[in-house]
Amino acid sequence: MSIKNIKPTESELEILQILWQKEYCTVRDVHETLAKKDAGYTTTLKLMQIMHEKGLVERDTTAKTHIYKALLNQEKTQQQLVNKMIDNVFNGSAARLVMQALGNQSASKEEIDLIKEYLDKLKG
Amino acid sequence: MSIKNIKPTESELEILQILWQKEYCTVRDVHETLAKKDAGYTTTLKLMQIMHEKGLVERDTTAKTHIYKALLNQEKTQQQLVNKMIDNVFNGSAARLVMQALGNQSASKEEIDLIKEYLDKLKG
DNA sequence: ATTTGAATACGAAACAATTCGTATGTAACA
DNA sequence: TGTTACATACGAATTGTTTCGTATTCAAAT
Repeated sequence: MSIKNIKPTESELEILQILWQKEYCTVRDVHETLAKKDAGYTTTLKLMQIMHEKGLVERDTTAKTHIYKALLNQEKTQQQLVNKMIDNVFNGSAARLVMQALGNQSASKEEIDLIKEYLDKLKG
Repeated sequence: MSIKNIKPTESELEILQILWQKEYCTVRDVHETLAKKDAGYTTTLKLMQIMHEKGLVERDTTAKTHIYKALLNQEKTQQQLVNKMIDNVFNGSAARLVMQALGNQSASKEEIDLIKEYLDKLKG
């Protein structure tokens, strides 16, 4: 099973998130959108160039301004990272991760309902 | 709110897990337990020394063989890492992380039951 | 045509994480 | 006593990530 075991760095993940939301992006798009605005433009550029070298993104260079697009699948990447965290931080227990996630402020009532629904579907 | 915003590296997390399970450890204990056995003993030693410098662990050096103990709280650390992941990888949605976690092989039937119980308690 | 603004390419510095070799200390035992 | 076994300390090489300065190119506006 040769599933690509890719491990984007944090900066790369930030960029990937933007690319996942807005499929096609210029470097400037990404740079403006980035939360971390403390870094200069060429930093973002360089990061995206490296991501291209690594095969994390593809780009269209026909025009002067290049257009980037993520090559990693969002769900697969998320799955991989979650699995790693379960393993790495929760000793292999998905349940513990879930409870930890639910016990925090990000989990609203609506979200909890969503999850209950989902669980019922899983069970049925 | 000056909650220590500590970010253990991966190697450090591996070591912390061991320290959390077996409260007091020598370097050798940790080294033998480590999954990654490909690294030499002095590597583990050095890592733990650095963790000590960073304040991640404390140690008793009265005897020749030092005894280490985690200083970070397990739950808090887990919480922090989960929050970061929700933010960083799931665009702030705890629910999505949970579903991703439940959709993978690590989530057994028993675990799912556990979670349902937990949800019911949360709701009630 | 020239200037200006925005884009890419590239090299390199700054930093951080990981790894290990070697020196050195110490206790126990032959 | 001196040899062995195992412990720590420490420096340094290696590798990876992030950051940015500078050079160059190109197109549009003057």
